[in-house]
Amino acid sequence: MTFSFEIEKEISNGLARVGTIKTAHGEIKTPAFVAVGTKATVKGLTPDQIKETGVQTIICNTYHLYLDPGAEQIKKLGGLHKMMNWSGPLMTDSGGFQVFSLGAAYGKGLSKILKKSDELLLSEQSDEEDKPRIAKIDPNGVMFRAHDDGSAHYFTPEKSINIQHNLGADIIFAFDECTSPHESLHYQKEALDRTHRWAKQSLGYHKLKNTGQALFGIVQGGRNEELRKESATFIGNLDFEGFGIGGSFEKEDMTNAVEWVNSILPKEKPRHLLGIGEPIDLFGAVEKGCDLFDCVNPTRIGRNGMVYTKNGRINLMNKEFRDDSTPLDDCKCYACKNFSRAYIAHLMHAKEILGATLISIHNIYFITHMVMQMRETLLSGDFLSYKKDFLKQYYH
RNA sequence: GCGUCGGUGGUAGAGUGGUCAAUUACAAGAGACUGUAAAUCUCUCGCCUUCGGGCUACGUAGGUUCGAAUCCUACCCGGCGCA
Repeated sequence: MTFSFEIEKEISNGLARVGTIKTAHGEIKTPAFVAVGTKATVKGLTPDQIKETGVQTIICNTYHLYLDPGAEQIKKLGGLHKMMNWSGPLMTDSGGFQVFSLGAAYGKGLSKILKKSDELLLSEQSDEEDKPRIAKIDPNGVMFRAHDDGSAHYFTPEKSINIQHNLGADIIFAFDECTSPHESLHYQKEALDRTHRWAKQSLGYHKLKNTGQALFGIVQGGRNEELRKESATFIGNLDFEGFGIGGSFEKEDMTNAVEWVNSILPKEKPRHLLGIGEPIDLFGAVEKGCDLFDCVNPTRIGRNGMVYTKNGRINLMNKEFRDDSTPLDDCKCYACKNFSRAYIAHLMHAKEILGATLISIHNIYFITHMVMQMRETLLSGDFLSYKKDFLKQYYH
């Protein structure tokens, strides 16, 4: 087995830790931010550009790559690493998130993050249930109708793992159901049992094949403390190489949810908080013992003109930046070193793709280095003051 | 000069007697985005407003009509054709 996780330092009065994951394609110094490369590309960036941001590893998506160009095709092309020319560690997500995004969330503008202020709306809207889902769940798997051509596809845990074997990432995930924060407790329980059963199936099938990849199980349980703990206990007892923490959260309560889970999960294995990436969430999650994170935000909001800065996000599309000759922020990324806000704002208004690329480079650099700095300060003992200073300036 | 077609909000371009402050697109202004259905989506976009409405507007000036961006007349401007 080429996979290992070594903890370099644990914070004695908390859950946080610093470590190193070793894979056949190199190391990941944790805590680390993982760039999202859904369709075998971090949108807008070449592998060299990605590397230059400090990113150590990329997570691709099983559902999307299965649809196009197909897992067999990728295998034929030498696997994900070779095809996309990424020599570092790679991960693949199982398609479990698409159960949510193409299922309960489809066409509803739903986020897996629920803010307290949204909960009032929830009761009013709850009856406009069941519109056009294009992912349908049954006890054995999920039927997806492809979002592009409408073709029908059926995923089971075994199928997801099989696809991930063909894709060939270093770290792969069990097939799970990411539930909507709007589901009832009754439904959350039912979904959790399903995810647990699927976790065992994923693991069983994976063990048979001996591919050398590391399989991570995924903890679910939504916003409910009992379910989160139950899930951490169940998944934590299975023989996974590491864990994902998935599902929906209450924004204001996310750090607690992470703490419930990480207090139970075996600490000698790495924990990946799936799909989380805002600064305040990352500080909380690192503090409560998460090692890995991924999030579409640096690239998605970047393509839409939103820029992370030490003083908070700015919308570069706004008028005020059209003649701002300062850099996006004061970091050492390629965009900040070479271009002004005004120029990049011009590119964005002109719909020139370089604008999206430059902001994506900056945003990934920003988040990646913020997490790196968390690692440094965990080692030096300055984490809490770094957290305090950073958040104070960011959310000023 | 004659004939002809046309002049609509930042732009393009609908509308051809009431339901028109005027479809739509773009531009503009703002907001959203957390395991990517996303270079996407939402809102605003004449002026004023106690958000009920009020006022000024479809080249200009008159006119017909209960009512005109829409019909008539003159003028101004532009395209095209003929001299």
